[in-house]
Formats: sequence, structure tokens, C-alpha cells
Amino acid sequence: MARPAIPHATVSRLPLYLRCLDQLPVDQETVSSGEIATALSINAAKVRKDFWYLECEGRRGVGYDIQSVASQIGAALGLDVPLTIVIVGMGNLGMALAHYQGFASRGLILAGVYDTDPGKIGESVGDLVIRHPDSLTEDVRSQGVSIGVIATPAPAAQGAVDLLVKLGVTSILNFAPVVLHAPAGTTLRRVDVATELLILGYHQSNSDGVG
Amino acid sequence: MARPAIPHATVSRLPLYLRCLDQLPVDQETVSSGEIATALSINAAKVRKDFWYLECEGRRGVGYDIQSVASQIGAALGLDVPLTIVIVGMGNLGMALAHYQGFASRGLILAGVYDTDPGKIGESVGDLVIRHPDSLTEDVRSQGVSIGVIATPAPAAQGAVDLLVKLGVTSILNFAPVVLHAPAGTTLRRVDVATELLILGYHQSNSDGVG
DNA sequence: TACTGTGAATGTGTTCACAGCC
DNA sequence: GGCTGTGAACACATTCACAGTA
Repeated sequence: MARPAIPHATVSRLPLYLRCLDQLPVDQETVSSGEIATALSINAAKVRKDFWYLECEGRRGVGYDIQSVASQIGAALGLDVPLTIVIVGMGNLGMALAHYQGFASRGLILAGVYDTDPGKIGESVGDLVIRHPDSLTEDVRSQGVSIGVIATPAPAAQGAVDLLVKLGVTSILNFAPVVLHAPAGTTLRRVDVATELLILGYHQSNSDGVG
Repeated sequence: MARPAIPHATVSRLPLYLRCLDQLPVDQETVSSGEIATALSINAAKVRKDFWYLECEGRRGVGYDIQSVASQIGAALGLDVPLTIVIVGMGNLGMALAHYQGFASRGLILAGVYDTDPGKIGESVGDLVIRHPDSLTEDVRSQGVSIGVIATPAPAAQGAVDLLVKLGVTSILNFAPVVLHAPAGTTLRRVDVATELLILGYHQSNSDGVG
């Protein structure tokens, strides 16, 4: 009954469960561990144990209530308090990320986009206008930004991180091809984030290799 | 001496090591496990064991030869035989990915970009021209494509996967917000790919939660 | 019968700790 | 002293297997 903390491995699967639940027929009310397991090609006991950590109660012989599982997962991921993000660096990648539906569909609110290029400042991106990173100080304070996305060229990346961290942003999603360092006085945990790479094996499970 | 297969966990760290090595001063010839461990905020024994799996030979009291470690990692990732990728879906995200330096800097060759929208077909993207996915059949055969990137809207994603798989592509990198299914006759392994999410904790290590 | 809940067994990955070499 | 190489200990994650409930 006194449940342990939710393991990392479980947390990393939660977004996957969420997507999977989203795609069930709207009139379906319950779902079994087996159904989810099949859809994600994982083991059903793993699904049950994951849900157990989340304190989702299922009904034997029936399954789990979709609504309540979804809301438990949302709560565990902190999506019940919507997260606010900003994107620094409005090159091609930054632009694409700003337009990308993936953030919104995961409940993230894009609050600002920034670039140092005077030629870009003032340009509109959806509802937002590109501004100089100097504005971050004000924006982070007023909007309570929790995630900063780095889409700058490599040499500018570390500076952007330092600034964000100084302002109190605690999560950095880095797309620049550099290894970032934690500014002084902070510690750092590196996490691989769920972009999905599906490795297809033909009839027997392919041993390994990222290619 | 008879070394076991390289564990998944190790493989998932190899790109990180590679980036880390790239950023060392050009005149530096050797690197110690401790140096790398500090840069990546991981344990030094882990680095040594990872290098051990790769059969990298270090010198006690000195460290590892940077060149040879880099080439061993490259070989383990299959980057000595350059991988070829194609992108299906040339909306904002697809465009950005096509221009993104990250692929090239990891030794991936972008061989084709595809979209079904007649208004987009024929448009140039760098050296390439957007074509209809029908051309994939020919292209995959002639270029030996190993990775297909899905950047289509959600409803088109599964169809794109089915086509790629039918043509013999064995790795799919999915950016569409849907759960994909393995076509009949194939098995599927899901992998989280290294986009870096740095979670910064202030002096004490932040317990958890992806936000 | 169909499903959950969960201890126990197994498998994998990480870290320690120290001998051995430069 | 600084660093690698590596067994052994530990921690964590997955899977099995089955009792229990609707």
C-alpha cells in the first residue's frame, strides 16, 4: 500500500501511454493492460506494474478506466499544471519547433521565441513575435517559464543556457550539436527524451546497432 | 578477453561520447575516463566499462587515445559505413530537419525528401528537390536507404511507415504525434533517441518528473 | 473467462573497490 | 600519484506465474 517512488523507466513510458490512450475510439471507456501492451509492443505485466506505481485502480476481468488513467499520468508528468516553454534561436529548427504541434498536443504552452539577429527581431511566428534574448529576464519572471529550448547555432548554445539558468529555468531541451555544461552552483542530470526511433526487425529480433 | 555484446545502455551513450570528444582541444591527444565523466556528469567507471566493451585500449596513468576511441565508437555505431536517410513530409518540421546540421554532423547522408502535396513537389530544399513518395521505391533501391524520418501529419504517418518498411527500410524515426504499428510480418523495438533534456537541480538532485 | 495485482525470479546496468601499470 | 581494467556487490528493471476478483 505504501507505494515506492515512480521509477525512471516508468516515467519515460508515460508519454507513450498517453498517446496510446488518445488514439483509442472515443466511445471506449476501459482499456486492458494487454491492449496497451500490444499497441506498444511491450509486456503486459510491465503496463500493469507501471499503472500500479501511478496508483491507477483497475477492475479485474474488465480493465482500467481510460479517463482516470489519463489523468493520473497527466498528474505524474505535471501536465495538470501546464508547463510554459521558450525557444531561443529562430533558425530553421527553431521556426519548425515553434510551429510544431507536438508541444501543444502535450500540453506545453509556448510563451516566447528569441533570436539575436536584428533582421529576425520583430518577425511574427504564429501569435508571437521574435524578440531579443534580453527580454527573457522579464518574460521568465512574468510567465513562470519552466523549459528552455536551445535551437541556436552551437557556439551560442552555452551562453543561452547560462542565461536561462540564471533566470531560474530548470529544464533545458538542447538541439544544438554540443555538450552543454551545468553552470556553477548547479547540478545536472542528462535524460534522453522520447523522440521515437522504431527499429524494425524481420521475424527475428534484430540484435543491435542504432542504424 | 572474449567480450560480451555491447549493451544497449552503452550504445545509447556513444553519440554523447562522440560529441564530447569533438569538443576537446585539437592539440590534446589523450583523454581520461574522469575527464569525460565530468563533462557528461556521469560516473568514471561507467565510461571505462563502456570503452572496455568497445575494446578501446587505454594506457594506465595516461588515458585513452582520442583518435582511436572516436573511430571505435564510429565503427560501433556503424558510422564508418555512412547511413542514408530520407524525410517523408515536408511541412515546417520536415523542412527544418532537412536543414538541420545535426544529421550531417553525425555522418548521416540525406538522400531524399518527399511530400504528397502537388504545391510542394518540385520545390528545392538545399541540394534536393521535393518529390512524391512514389519515387521512394526507386530511390530506396538505388541509394540503400537505412533510416526513414516521418514528419508527416499524424493521419499520414502509418501509411508512410508501411511503405518504407515494404521497401526494406529498417529504422524509422517518428516525429508525428501518433503511436505507430509494426506492419505484418515485422517486429518492432522502441527506442528513445538522444535529444538531450538537461534537468538542472539546484544543489540537491531534483527527485523526478519530466517537467 | 478475462482481467488485475503482486511476490518472486531473473536479467541488466551501475558503482565500488582495488590490483596492476605508467 | 594518476589512471586503467575488471571482478564482485549492489541497485534497478523486466518478466513470470499465479492467486484473486468481477
